[in-house]
Amino acid sequence: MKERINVNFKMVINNQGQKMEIQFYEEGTRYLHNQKTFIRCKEPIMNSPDYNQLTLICDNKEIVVVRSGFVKMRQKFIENEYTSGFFKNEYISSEITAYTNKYCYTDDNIYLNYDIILDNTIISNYQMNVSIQGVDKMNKVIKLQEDIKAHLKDIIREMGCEDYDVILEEPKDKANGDFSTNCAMQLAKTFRKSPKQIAQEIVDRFNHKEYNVEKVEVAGPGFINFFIETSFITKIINEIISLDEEYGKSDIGKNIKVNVEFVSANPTGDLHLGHARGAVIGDSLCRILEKAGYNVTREYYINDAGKQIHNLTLSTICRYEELLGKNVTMPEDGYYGHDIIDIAKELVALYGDKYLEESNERYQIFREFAKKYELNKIKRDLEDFNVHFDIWTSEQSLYDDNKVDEAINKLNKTGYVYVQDGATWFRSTAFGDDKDRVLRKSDNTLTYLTPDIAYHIDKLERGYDKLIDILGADHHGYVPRLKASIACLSGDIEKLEVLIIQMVRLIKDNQEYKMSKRSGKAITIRDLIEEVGVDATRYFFAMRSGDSQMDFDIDLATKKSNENPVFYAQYAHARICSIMKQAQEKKLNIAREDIYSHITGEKAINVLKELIDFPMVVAQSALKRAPHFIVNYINDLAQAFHSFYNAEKVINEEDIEKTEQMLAFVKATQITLRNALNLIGVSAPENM
RNA sequence: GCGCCUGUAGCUCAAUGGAUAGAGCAUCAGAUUCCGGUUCUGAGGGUUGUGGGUUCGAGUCCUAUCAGGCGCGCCA
Repeated sequence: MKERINVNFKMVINNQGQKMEIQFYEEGTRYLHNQKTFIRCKEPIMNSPDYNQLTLICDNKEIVVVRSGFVKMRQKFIENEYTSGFFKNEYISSEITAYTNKYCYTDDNIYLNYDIILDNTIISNYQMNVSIQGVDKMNKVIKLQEDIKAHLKDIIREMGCEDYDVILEEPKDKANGDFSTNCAMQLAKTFRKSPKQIAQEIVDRFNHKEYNVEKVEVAGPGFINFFIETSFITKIINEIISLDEEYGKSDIGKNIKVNVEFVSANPTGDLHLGHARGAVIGDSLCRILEKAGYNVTREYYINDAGKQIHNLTLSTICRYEELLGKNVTMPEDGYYGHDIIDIAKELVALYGDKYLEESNERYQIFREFAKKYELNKIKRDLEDFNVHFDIWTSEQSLYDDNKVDEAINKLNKTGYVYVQDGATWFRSTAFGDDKDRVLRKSDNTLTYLTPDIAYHIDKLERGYDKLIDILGADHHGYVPRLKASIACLSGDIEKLEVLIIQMVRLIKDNQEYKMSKRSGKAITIRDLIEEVGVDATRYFFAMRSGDSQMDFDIDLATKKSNENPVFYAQYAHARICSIMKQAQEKKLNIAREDIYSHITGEKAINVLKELIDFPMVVAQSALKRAPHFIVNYINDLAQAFHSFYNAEKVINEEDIEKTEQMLAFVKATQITLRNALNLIGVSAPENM
């Protein structure tokens, strides 16, 4: 299994563009799509001429970067165009994408040396340290894999190749072993022998016993496949039962402080489908990050100071007057939802016809009332949707605390602010945006961007190492200007990471159902909770990558909700509960042993192999910001269990010893399944 | 026109540069009636939108092109 690590670097170029400095640092970031410059890597062939040479083109000058030392990651620089205005006298923030083995993490540092060469002379030398810790503590089998790798490396060294780093993969098809390596194929050129011959030589030298390997085989064009002793695999059972709710944890996040902002819908109406998707992905991601050892804060930004709230107030006033018999016309940009009428009804009940005449007091009171009403509804809906926030930040409070003015002042000091046509502009093009942005309009009001900059500065000042914003695809054009402001003010563009969630199309009666503000007809999160159910809805949204737009067929979701795969997974859990209950009635114990000698069936071992993977799947899911990995895992685990359940009986009163071992195995499955479901906020019911 | 996302089985979607591209639903054929109705086993179904390139090896990386979605405001 390979993991992509993005390694970022900064570059300083002087006026002549002759001398440069590169400063490397590592960070597990997502691909930055709005970066104009990016560098990609490939896995080069061993011993090829350009194996140790990386080429970077900068201001039309070709710079060769020669790497030496530890060969863990290999990369080839391919430079893309970038905005010259931004990079001269500024820094380039860019990334190298490096591929490493899934299980390569150890407590050792990985380091890379770089010589920076310009016009055939070495300008300088840089070393980069990458240290990722904690994964090898995940469980014993993962640790074993580490040991096997080290052993293989020793063997290859004995055979005459120093410094070759073995990659151990986990084959998709379990028939190809528990682990496999392609090293013989890669070493073919070095040794001038056929891959199969090399593979056989390695296999002959391999110490089976010490590494709990039952069988090693050479397969296909030269893969070496390793099969672990099943007795060793059963060690995981006791480990899981001991860890219980903790199983799946790792410290891959190194306790980094992460702030995740999601949903953040205007308090002007109900949350709809798109918000539900954002809520599920955001909340699930937070749970996953926490499990992977990040220090997570969930935050909701309330846009309660802008024009939308103004429109909400005007709509409320209209409905109020309408209820009291006045002939009214709703404002053009008004809200037409039924909830506005409900608000008006409450106002009528509260004040009668006291506010029939226009007044500033009426505006203020109605505004506050409507805002509070809508916000409370959102909070309630999210709570019922199993989504919780740690912090609710109000836009208005940023004004009240003077944070917005402070932000403008800070931007002003950087020199990237200018006045034109009576408006105040931010020179965001200097930081990669495609046009400059207005901060203060000529009518002296602020744009949406300005308080949002203040908000992000505020978050950074609260001490987060990383900010993750989850936005809908309809706002993606907004990202470059926000990133530009962070780059300008903090100098560290990497601190802000934006995940874009693609749109959800609603399908009703086999065709697209357009939701409009005017008609007030939209499928709300409340509708989903009531008609589809929290678990099914959450599972459905968590199932799919946020990158692709999806269809939500409301008829299918409500009518045939049994087809939702969530029931398949939940049913597996309920079945286990049923077994445990029976066992309890029969006064059977759960065996606690290091090795479970009676668990030998193929189906049970398949389940165990799934259980072993869990901590690594969580870590992957966190690093890739991809909650749907967890759902795929749940599906695989449930399937493995159902298959086992059908083939083998757990409770057999004629063989108590075996039964009690089986119960331990089933218990471990239950714990893992429950923990996995919990990561996406889906319940693990005891019965269905 | 420019930018971002997507294009994989009839449908909805997976897939870490690796071995025969996988699941669910739907279709067909069997099994189970139990620890629990929604379970299990198998079959058919594919030129991964199209062309070119990199690579020992491409659904995945690059490039061109086609199609769908979204965004390109002194709106929020």
